Amino acid sequence: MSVPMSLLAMLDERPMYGLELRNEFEARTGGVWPLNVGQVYTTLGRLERDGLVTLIDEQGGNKTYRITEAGRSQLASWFARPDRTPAPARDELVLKLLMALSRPTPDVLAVIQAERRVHLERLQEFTRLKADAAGPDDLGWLLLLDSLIFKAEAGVRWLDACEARIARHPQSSPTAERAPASHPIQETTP
Amino acid sequence: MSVPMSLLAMLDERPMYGLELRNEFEARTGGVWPLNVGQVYTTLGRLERDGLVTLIDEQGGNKTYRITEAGRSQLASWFARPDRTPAPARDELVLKLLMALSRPTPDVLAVIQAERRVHLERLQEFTRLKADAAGPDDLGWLLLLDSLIFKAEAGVRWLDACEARIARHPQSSPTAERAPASHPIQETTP
DNA sequence: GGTGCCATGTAACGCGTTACATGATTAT
DNA sequence: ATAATCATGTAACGCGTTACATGGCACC
Repeated sequence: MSVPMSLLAMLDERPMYGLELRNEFEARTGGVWPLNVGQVYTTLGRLERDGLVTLIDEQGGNKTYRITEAGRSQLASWFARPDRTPAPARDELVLKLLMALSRPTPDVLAVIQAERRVHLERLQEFTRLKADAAGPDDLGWLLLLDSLIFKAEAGVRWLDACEARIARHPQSSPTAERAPASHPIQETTP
Repeated sequence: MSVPMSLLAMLDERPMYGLELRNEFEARTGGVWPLNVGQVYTTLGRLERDGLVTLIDEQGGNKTYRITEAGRSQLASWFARPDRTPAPARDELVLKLLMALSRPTPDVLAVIQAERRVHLERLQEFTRLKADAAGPDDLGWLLLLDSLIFKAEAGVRWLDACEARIARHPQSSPTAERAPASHPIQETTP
């Protein structure tokens, strides 16, 4: 959902064509989040099909699109409504650790160490990038770097917490004997 | 990639059938990450096609699967190799904020406020759940809650940082006179 | 006349979600 | 007998990625 709405947002500033949208997108994210052009075209196709965008073939060659009223409305609700998905997105690292928990003892700790190493490397890289970003001339780039740094930090702290918890845990192996695990969140059967 | 590997990990503990895998998965994640059964079947199909899993139709009815040697190898490399994708995953909230940056002034701040409200709500909910989780009888559940909490905290702190940066940014026209509103985060050291 | 870039696509696949369909077993 | 639950699937769609194909145009 991020890409379609981002395209819509950029088209709300001025009409653009496919490759232009791709370039703008990558420019705004400092190249951290590359976007395949192919996806831009298929996405534009869906947006046009849904009437959120309309083609204005000004000056041959470039197929320029303009946002529609319906598109502006969709965009507005994207900005207004925070992501209220019932559950936070599945996290591969967390799943890996949960799955490693029920295995012979050294596995979890090895996973933690390996992952922490990578997170620390990333943290260093992002911090360096932030230092290189001299003046506040590019606000978006700084915000993006902040986000990457905060996330990497949170990841490292979580891995540390995991290690600590596991260390002072009685014993970590028993899987099969677990109670059916009814936790307050549940409600998967509507 | 998370789901296939998680299924493989659970099958490495003992053979299971489709619905059993779904239930185990949801039990281990405390129901926070519901998993559609349909996806389990299609994923098992791909795993079997790729030779990572094999069907052992013990005792009719339930189609029980067992992991293969190739599967164990794949699984081992999943555990061993941290997620080294060149770029961290695209983040919808960050994109939304970057896109909001290039709009008439009140928009970005409104987005920040709305998103922070939701993050704080989640933070409270997770903290409550953690308090309710009495003894360390379910280590995985506690680790999962830690992760959710750390992430929510990081999100709130990032939103605060964004507000601060935007406030003291030159070309941020002063339509909205809101103080940076520092929101102290309760330290939930595990 | 190549070489390279701009610009637009298409195809195939994996993952994920929602919804619907079909039997079999169990409970009331 | 009916209803609920278990268990297995399928269909359609969106999003995302990788890879390949096609034309035009500029540069040397």
